Amino acid sequence: MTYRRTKQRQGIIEAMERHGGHLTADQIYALVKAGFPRLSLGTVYRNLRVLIAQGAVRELAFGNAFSYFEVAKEAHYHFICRVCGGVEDAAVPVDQQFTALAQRTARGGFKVEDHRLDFVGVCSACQRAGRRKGKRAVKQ
Amino acid sequence: MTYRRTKQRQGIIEAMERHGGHLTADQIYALVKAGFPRLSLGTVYRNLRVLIAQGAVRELAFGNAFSYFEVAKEAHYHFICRVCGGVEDAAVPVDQQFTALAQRTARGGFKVEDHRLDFVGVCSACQRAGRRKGKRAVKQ
DNA sequence: CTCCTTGCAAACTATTTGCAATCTG
DNA sequence: CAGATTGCAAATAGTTTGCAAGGAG
Repeated sequence: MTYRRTKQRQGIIEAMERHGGHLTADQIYALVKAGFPRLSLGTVYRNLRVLIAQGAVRELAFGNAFSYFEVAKEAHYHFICRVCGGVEDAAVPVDQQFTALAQRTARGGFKVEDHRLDFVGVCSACQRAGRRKGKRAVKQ
Repeated sequence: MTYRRTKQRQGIIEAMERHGGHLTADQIYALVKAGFPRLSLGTVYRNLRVLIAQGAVRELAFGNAFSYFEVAKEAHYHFICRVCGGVEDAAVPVDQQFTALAQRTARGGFKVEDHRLDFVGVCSACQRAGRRKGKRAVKQ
């Protein structure tokens, strides 16, 4: 399967790079649709899968019903707000030793390839907004 | 809201404790339905939410479309198979210092309460089964 | 008696997919 | 041209929810 360069796919990466940070599929859809009014959400999802397969994009799936997508750059960890489901990059340095350590302690032949460290808490906006804990995070 | 003790709710925790490990909602449904033929899946989900609110159960949601549920015991990390979506407990010791470290480096007033460390790779069964990578993990 | 809980079925939501038409290399 | 890609709409799949009936305290 040889991937082709289409304007939709191009528009999707550009929008993601221009915006930076973490975006949901339909935030990306909204951004790119500005330039391609006929764009469909299905196309966004299909392209995200392609871009992930190429290693250009990473999917961030936490407890919520939806995923965030980010342009793949250096490895890093994330803060996740358990109230609104929002994501922020963490400044905690990535320690690849973890992957090796886990491999050493792995039983039953599990092959460890990578690790993922998430910090769970409450973002400042949700702290200000008061304690609405327990609510299921929803895409906004 | 005062929670009541119903046989369904009782049956759900008992099934989870008896089985141990990580279970999907409809694995739990199947287990408990053996004793309560009229049980509905909706009741399982509602009770899982209650049990989570009580702190008796933890939800494990990774990249997949579904969640695993486990009885809440000591904190621990997980191995996640990126092929089948399966979960195993990791023997890597939990380091609560991480939460504190993240809090120190947090910008913008994020309140860090906890952390979660997942090791991603391929379980031995999927290694044996050959490379079916790229397939979206599916509940079995 | 109050109101939490259940079963059932319908509703939701994010994501995927079938298909015919349309581009790309 | 072959076949990758698109728009559109319908289909999935896990989970949630409305409602009337039943059960716990």
